[in-house]
Amino acid sequence: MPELPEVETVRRTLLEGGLAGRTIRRATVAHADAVRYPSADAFAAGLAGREITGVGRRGKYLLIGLADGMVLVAHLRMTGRLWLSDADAEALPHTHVVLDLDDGRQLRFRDVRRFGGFHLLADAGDSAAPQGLRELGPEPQDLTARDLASACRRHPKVSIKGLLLDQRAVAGLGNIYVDEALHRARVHPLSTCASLSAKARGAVVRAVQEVLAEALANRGTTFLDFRDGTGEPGAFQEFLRVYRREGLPCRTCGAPIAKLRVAGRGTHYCPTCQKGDGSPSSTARSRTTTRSRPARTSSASRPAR
DNA sequence: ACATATTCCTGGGGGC
DNA sequence: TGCCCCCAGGAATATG
Repeated sequence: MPELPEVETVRRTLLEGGLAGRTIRRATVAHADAVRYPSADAFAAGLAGREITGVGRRGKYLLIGLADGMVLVAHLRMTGRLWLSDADAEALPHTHVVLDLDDGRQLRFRDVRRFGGFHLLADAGDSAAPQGLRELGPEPQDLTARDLASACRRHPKVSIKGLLLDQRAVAGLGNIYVDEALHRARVHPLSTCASLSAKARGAVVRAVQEVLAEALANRGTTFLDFRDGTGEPGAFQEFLRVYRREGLPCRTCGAPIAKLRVAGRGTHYCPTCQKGDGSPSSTARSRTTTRSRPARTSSASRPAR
């Protein structure tokens, strides 16, 4: 599931692969649904002959800069992949868009579930930009405790998990990193925003920033689908503390990780570490057998099963 | 207006 | 072994 660290890894690997400076010779749309704006024909016509000037990112959106200020917006959603391929590489099924480049390579877009897709915009301010992009909240690295307090005041009854998943509150988080951040912050995913203390909000902001930085250092999380701009998987799945670990021991306290449904999403948490609703009494009481933590450089924790 | 549920889509896994 | 059903979830849309 490409979230911020995965999309940023794609961005970096596309740049490292030399995408910037290439000219698109031709765009082929095999499945018109993948082009959300404009029509598939106008999309192909608009890209043909145009130079790629850079690759940026906002939240989970990739922003491929083009000559004359045009922007190719890509969203990978669940299963989308965007990568640089040799033109003679095997054509994988579910490849919906192929851009032929002037160096003989191709930028390919593949998406089994077809949730992902492209918008081709005349410029960064084009009102045809996807609504989600126009309404995006701050980047997590810019998120402040003040921002989170303000969002919590606006949505007092929403669960903290629901708020963190809302791209208008903070950009780039998805199901994996919300669960991971709340475990690190020792906050129960069902806690309402109004119930969180200032201390808990601060812990959430720090945990979000920490987990995203570590995931990025590990080139993202791959279960099945995620691949970077060169086709390589990430490694952060080795370091997840709760996501998809139902029944396995908590890496902090040993209690079995539990799963429930919050904000419509499968939600993993430690019932022992995350009793807290953020109030000082509950965070104090949830302190347990905190063993010596693994040395935590920014790039690795400890791979464990 | 706000909060939650449904929808889209397909492959994989569980149950029988 | 095979088939059916359900599950996974980001963001748009529908419903309460």
